[in-house]
Amino acid sequence: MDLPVDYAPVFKALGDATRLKIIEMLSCGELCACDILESFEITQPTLSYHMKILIECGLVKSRKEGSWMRYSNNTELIETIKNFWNNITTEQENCICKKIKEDNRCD
Amino acid sequence: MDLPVDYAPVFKALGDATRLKIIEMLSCGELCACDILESFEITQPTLSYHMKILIECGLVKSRKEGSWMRYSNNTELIETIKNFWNNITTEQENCICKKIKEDNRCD
DNA sequence: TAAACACATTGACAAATATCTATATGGTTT
DNA sequence: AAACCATATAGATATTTGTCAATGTGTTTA
Repeated sequence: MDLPVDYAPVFKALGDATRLKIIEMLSCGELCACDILESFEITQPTLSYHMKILIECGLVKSRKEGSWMRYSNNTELIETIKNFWNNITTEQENCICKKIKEDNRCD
Repeated sequence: MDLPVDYAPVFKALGDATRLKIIEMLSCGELCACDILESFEITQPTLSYHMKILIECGLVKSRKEGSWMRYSNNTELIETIKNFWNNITTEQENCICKKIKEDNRCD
């Protein structure tokens, strides 16, 4: 019973090595920007840019605590993404391509 | 027992709406280029470009049959990707961020 | 063999992306 | 209030990306 999700921006966000590593780091729990920053050879504005992309696509949640930003993975979306991958490898009944195959010109 | 995979190019490939839809179409089975092409408002060279990216990152396999190209999803890589997502939501023992958290400056 | 077909490659180009420096904003500490 | 700290935003720029028209390559058919 997942809400409709636009997956392309999610995967696009993870198509960058820095952002992918951030998601992996956050899988262990909440981290603040300063600690994430220490793991990379990028400037603070660049990290801020990447965090914004991760938040906008829904993968990461943020909360402000004093002057620190705490980031964590959005586990609900991640569960939804798991379902996406289950559907990719499961034969579907109302598959788009079933219809295409009916009048397949290539046989 | 998955081989090491560079996931960033895989997710980057799926970060494009056209390529994402192609993977969804192929989840129902093998298709030829001409049938995929009919589902989009793009030219044949553009489709060829997208298929190349999907093949190079390992998501799609291709075989030549006469003058047709048959494309199908690489189910082995897709299984590996499922394992990736399982690891993302499972707390890890030897987590990178465990180490970071020990001397967390933000507390 | 010549024409037709399916797909790949090349070259060009506008748009998007990742990065930086400089600066702004907002909270904390002295 | 002033100085400081953590993070965000703005502006600039080199690189990458997605797309097309034109052309090349290999296969099938007339």
